[in-house]
Amino acid sequence: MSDEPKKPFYITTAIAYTSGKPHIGNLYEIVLADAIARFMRFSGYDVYFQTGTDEHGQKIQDKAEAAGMAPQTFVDMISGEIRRNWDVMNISYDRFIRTTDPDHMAKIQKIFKRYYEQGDIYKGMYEGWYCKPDESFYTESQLIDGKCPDCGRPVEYAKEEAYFFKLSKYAKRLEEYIESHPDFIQPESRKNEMLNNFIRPGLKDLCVSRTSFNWGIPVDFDPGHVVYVWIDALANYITFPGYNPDGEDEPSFKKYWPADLHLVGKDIIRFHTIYWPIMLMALDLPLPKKVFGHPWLLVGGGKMSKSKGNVIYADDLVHSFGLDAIRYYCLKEMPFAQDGNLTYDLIIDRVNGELVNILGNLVNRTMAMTNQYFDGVIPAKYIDDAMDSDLINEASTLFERVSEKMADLKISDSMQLILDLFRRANKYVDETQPWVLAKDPDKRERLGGVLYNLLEVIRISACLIRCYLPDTGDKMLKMLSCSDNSMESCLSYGLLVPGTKLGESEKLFERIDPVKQMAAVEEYLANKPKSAAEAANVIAAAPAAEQPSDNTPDEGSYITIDDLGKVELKVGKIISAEKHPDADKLLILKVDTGEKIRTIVSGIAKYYKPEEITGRTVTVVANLKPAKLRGIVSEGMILMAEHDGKLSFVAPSDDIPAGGSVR
RNA sequence: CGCGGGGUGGAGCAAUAGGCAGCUCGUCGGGCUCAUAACCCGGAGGUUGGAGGUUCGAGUCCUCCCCCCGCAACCA
Repeated sequence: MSDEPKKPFYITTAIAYTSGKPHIGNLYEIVLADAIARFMRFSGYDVYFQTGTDEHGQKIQDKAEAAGMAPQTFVDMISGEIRRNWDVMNISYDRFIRTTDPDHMAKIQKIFKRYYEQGDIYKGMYEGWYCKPDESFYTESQLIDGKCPDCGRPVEYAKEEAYFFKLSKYAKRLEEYIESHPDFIQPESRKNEMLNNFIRPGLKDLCVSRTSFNWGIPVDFDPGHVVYVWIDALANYITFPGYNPDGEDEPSFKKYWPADLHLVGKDIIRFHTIYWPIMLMALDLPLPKKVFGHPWLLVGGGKMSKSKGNVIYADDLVHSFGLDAIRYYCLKEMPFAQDGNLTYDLIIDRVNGELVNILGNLVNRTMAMTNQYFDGVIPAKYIDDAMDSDLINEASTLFERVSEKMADLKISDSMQLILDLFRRANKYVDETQPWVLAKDPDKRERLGGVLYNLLEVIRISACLIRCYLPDTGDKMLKMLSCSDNSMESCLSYGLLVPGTKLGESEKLFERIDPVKQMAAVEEYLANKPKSAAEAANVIAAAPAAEQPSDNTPDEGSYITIDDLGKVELKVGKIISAEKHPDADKLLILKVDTGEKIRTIVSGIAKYYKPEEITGRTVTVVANLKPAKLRGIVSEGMILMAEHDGKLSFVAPSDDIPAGGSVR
């Protein structure tokens, strides 16, 4: 080994918002970062991997209140839960940070003040339509009939004092930086999006303080203001490694900054490639080398959401399928720039088809043959012909080929290379037919050589597999009685020492029976206790949900018979229907409800053509407050039943005339 | 003309700089028995969403059109 100091490599994930328990989509980013961090360490870099939680803001204040907790207690709980989830996934972060850390908060105040003093931040007015009872601002387009879209009460045009960051001042520099650093934004399509949609049209100044809530870092020179999310959250990347706003930076900061890679979801790439670089420019700091906006992990083809009820948690998956199976899935199934998909069926396919059949089976059969033919002792090297050199060549060049893919952040492709080697090795077994060689005493040397080659393939790939599936890689090395897991050992073929006794054989992955496993998953999910953090997710979802779900209602969610009486339902006949001229999803219906002909705008254009619903008998909510939808006033609502994207009218039979009441 | 992503054998995806359209799964047939009903070989299956154009040559470049998916506006 050389005495040169290792090259530093600083990698971050976005920090997780402490509003509830993270789902597998959130975890995917962390696993991705972990694999990169482990690979860079393996490749000889001095890696600093930072992740953590973002803990301020109105939403958290609201949720804490809804949960009946003090905000700090609430974020302590959620942050702990998030960290526990990271740990469940075996994440090798070097530091887990929290934005409620006093040291961080003090630095943010200083940074904020410096911006203000240099004239990058000025005090202005946040303007909009304000609904007093709701304490919320709305834009012109959000208003309904000029009233609050939430509660329907009148709004007033109001201004709130706020500080703004002058982005325009740095826009030109940023544009030049992005153009002269083609690797800065990845994937490249995002780069064009940022330039064309945001930077070139002109950046609007960014609101960086609020007075309407107080769960945040106070602006020390202006009581009543708290720092709004951007500066607080993004600056974690510099405050924690040791940036010092008013003095000498800590050595660790000098070593690691600028960051080599910010790994973030594609939804927040804008903040990391526009606001964050500008904030750094204003501090005279160098910009991060690369920002990668990764795709999303979807569930069943759609985005995970609480209202859809398709949220999947990482710890549940790990419980049902095993840690490395889930890590493998996250890393292997996700393409570089396209959203990936997760279903139980796909997980089972991957595990059985690749981890069990290809990887596990090769290890298993190699171990079994070595045990059977050589009493579990590593036989002597014996290289014979072209058959061998092909395999050996593929194994010896594995690191180099994987490394190329990793440099481009093509994680899935890099793992495919490892899997391909195992496919090649399985083929090698068939080509050489050790069981035939075993029958001929003259071929004993050759038999030993074949097994030696296979064991070497396992050893070399195990070193690399440790970066992605740490437990699995370790198990493989242990079976080989090999303790050297260095990159150097991965580069040279033939390091296993003949005569060494192998370790105990162990199945790396168990085959999953799809039917049995799915039954077990359902049973587990139905019976497991809900953690407090998951409960917070439910609380979080509640204000948005219009109806209690179909669970047995608890006391609080019952309505009284009087409440029901408030809803006036009537039978109506659709007299005419036409498409809304200015909307894709809406139909404009004229509905006879006995007392009058109503105009009802309904969002069913995707499901029904106007002509096919004319004349239908339907159920109408008659006393619903009229609302303007895309410019047309709708007087009421048609009841529909919905399942799996299919709609059906909730309708009385056609012999009930218009105007009939519904009870 | 809102922004963006995408249409490739049954399914999911590849195809660096235009150059024989590949891979995995599934399916059909064969082989093998060391192995977790696994592994190996072979076959069938595609006018690359459509129509034009550039070119010796187009999945790839240009023009127009159709369809799907996110986000946004509009799900009362």
